[in-house]
Amino acid sequence: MFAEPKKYNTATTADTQEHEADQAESLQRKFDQMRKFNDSIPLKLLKARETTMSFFRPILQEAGLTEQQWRVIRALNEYEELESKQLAELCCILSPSLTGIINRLESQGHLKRRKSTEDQRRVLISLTDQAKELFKELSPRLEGRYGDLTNQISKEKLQQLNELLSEIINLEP
Amino acid sequence: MFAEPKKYNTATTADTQEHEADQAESLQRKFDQMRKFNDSIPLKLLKARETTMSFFRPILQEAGLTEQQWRVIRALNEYEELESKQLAELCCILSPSLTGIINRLESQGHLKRRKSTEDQRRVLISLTDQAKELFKELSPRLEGRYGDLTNQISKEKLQQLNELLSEIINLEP
DNA sequence: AACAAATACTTAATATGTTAATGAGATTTT
DNA sequence: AAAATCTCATTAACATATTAAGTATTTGTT
Repeated sequence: MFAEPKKYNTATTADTQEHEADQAESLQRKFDQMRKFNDSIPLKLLKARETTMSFFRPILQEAGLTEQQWRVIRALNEYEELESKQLAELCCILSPSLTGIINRLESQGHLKRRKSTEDQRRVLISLTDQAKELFKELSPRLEGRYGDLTNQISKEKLQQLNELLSEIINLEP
Repeated sequence: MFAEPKKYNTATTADTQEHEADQAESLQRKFDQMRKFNDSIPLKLLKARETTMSFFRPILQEAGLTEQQWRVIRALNEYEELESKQLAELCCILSPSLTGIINRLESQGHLKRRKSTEDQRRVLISLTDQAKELFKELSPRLEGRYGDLTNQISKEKLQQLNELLSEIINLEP
């Protein structure tokens, strides 16, 4: 990390007047109770994801693929053909982003799009043989790295983590 | 979610020839053992983060701030003055992105930048009074939402999650 | 002191994230 | 059936993510 900073802001400029000592003590107590910047679950989720992705980035970069592009290829390899909307939900990518990702993957010859015959609004997407080959090349290496990652954590903890994340994912604001 | 898709791709076009039944059985077994798309830790971390952020987005959007801008303000409120590099590491934002974020926050009057006197390369960043006021307005509402989030999970699970995430963050690829 | 190497930040180029608006096609309502 | 409504995908506009390259400043070497 980096050297610990020196000063704090207790954000209490509108406090009532007290004796200086009491005020300082009060502010100190308030500060200790305050949730610290690094105690944020969303931030820790972000950092944890960052660490995990660092295991795979080099391989994907070498293959000329982005994280998101690989996520799309991976999903299509499993589900054969998907609507754009399904793909977006599976991959956790918003529709406007997905449109661009699909365009680029299509122009690289990695996937095909066709319109649904029943509902002309829907777009059906599937991998080309070229992309299936690419998947077979990359998948073992990436699975190996996934193993390197998960082997550093006990099976129990890994399952705990999976369950806790599922619980969070299913919360509703 | 959405209706479960129908077909699967077992990605084994290069297999040796077998009796059809045996082959189908073999592929089925292989498929069952295969790690599924949704079993990915990085993806679940992404989705979990997405769920948690949905608690706060409306408030931030109403205030005209992005997630990243709020992260920067929050860090600066706690550490008073930080170098760009420290801010980047704390907030998990890469330097090139941070440059733009700082530019926009500065032009909105939310923060000040000055060059370090000892090391002219370093940029020191701090909040304006305006931003400190903004923080005091938003912070309670956001903390309230944070409470709504964490109250749906037991304290034990919450601590477990924090520990597991810390463990992951400290892994090295 | 002069030079190479390292550091902090910025710029550039491309891809994606995010919200709002649009357009085309299906559904519902009257 | 025509109008209003809804849905899916795309476009638009801006912010951020990512990698590479560039600039200025500092540090290390000789």
